[in-house]
Amino acid sequence: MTVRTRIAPSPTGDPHVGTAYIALFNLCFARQHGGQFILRIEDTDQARSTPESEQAILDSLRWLGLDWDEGPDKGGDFGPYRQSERGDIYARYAEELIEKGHAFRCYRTPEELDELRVARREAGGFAALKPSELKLSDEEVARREAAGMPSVVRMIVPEGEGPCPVDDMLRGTIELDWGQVDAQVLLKSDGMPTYHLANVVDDHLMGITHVLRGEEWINSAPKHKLLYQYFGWEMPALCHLPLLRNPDKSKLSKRKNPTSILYYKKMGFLPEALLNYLGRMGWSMPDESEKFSLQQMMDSFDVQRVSLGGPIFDVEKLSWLNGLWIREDLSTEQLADRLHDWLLNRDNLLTVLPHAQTRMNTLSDFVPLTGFLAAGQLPINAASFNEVNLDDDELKQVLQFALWRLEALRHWDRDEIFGTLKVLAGQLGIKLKDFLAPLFIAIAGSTASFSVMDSMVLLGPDMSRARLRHALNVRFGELGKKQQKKLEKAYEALR
RNA sequence: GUCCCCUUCGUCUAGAGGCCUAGGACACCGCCCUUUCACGGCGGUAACAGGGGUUCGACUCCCCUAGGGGACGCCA
Repeated sequence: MTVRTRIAPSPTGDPHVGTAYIALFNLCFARQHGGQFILRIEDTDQARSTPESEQAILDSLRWLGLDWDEGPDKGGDFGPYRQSERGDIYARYAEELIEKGHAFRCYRTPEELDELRVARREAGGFAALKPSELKLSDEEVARREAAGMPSVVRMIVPEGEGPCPVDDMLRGTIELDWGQVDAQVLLKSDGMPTYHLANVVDDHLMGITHVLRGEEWINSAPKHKLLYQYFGWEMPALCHLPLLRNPDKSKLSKRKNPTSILYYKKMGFLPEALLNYLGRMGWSMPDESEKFSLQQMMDSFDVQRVSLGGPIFDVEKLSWLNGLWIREDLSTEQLADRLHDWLLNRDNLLTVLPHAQTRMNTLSDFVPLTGFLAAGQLPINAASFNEVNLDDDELKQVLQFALWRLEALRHWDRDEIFGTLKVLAGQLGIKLKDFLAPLFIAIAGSTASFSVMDSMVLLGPDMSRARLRHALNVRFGELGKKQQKKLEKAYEALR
């Protein structure tokens, strides 16, 4: 048996806890059956997959204590996609499908596609675009080809409706309908494969027998099944795991919750505890124990014990569990070492000290000066913002709008953060100094601190956002729907 | 809108037809321990979404309804 986890780096490069969650279950499943666990990082979207974002994920998984048999740094082939000398394999497989009559070249423009989709939706029923609708006359194809217009390769799918059964290890047979399966793009106009093609080809080439992936993939299973049929390959067994949720039950997202593994590391969670907690999401030990190590989990893993309801990621329980690990599993000496590695390691000091040194008269100034960087959540309250030179409406806008702007930021660096905030201050017509004051308090707990931009870079995106959210909450409480709407409207009006 | 998945305390879960007066954990509340705060110990509040079947018997099986989530991209 060979099990794989396929990992796509996030656009911002932050390793997502959901990734570790899936990897954990794959690893345990493989071990339950004495199989291989392959880790594969691939993303055919060049914007996401950078050496840095890939490395960040690998480091995070290692930090958590997850290990793999084959993949990055293991000397193995961890994904045909990554083999540049084989970079054209997908084009070849796509070509094979065209020759067999299972795929076709499509010259439709994005505008045409939009129109077709709108028409489809208005017609009601299934929204999937079928090959017949996308096909152009031979003359038109020839014309567009001659004109050098971009094209993609799309797969041919059944035109009508009808049942398409898909087997799931936990859910039994799921009956999907061909009517909802569209003529999926397999090869993009830049020649890169989409997930669907890459996924099927890679899994086959690597001899994958079982795939445990997130529930969000259920609906594309028919496409994958069809591709396996077209190629004449055996399809791996599928298992769709429930999705981690925000407290409001939506799919875990950074807009509503910190999702970066780095954040939890910065918050001072132990890797054992975080992994343990992830293992409790949708799964339980046969004896129902709460605290267990990765080894224990692997030893008693049984995929049938996965429960299907989407679990809410509850930081409070994670905290309790982390405390349990600190109290019960570490000697004082070990705790000292952990703390030292976490806070006082040389790298950390060297990044923080440049900002502190000019402001220090004695060594003892260090902790008060930089304590906010190490603190998880700041002990601020509504009164902390009293000396700010803004009225409540402005204050609310500054905090909320800054949070929204920062959420949209692609690269978390000083210049981008500063640029974004400066533009926002200008749009709001607030002097930069007054604008920044509440951010200082939210981020550092006081206006007397070093640059907020530097602080935010040091804290990282998730921690910075969490602090802004905390500030809003502490000052204004939970905003009602009406207030939220009003704010959103004002925010929209800015541009 | 269409399709799919899901549904046990606020949250994570146990439960594979009688063991269920539904168990454990977090959170919350109370008591004890304690110079304080934690930790720890003891106790408490709190759930089978609703309605129909099947069955001698349903939290467990089937159907319907409702609710939640996901998917409908040249993103994964």
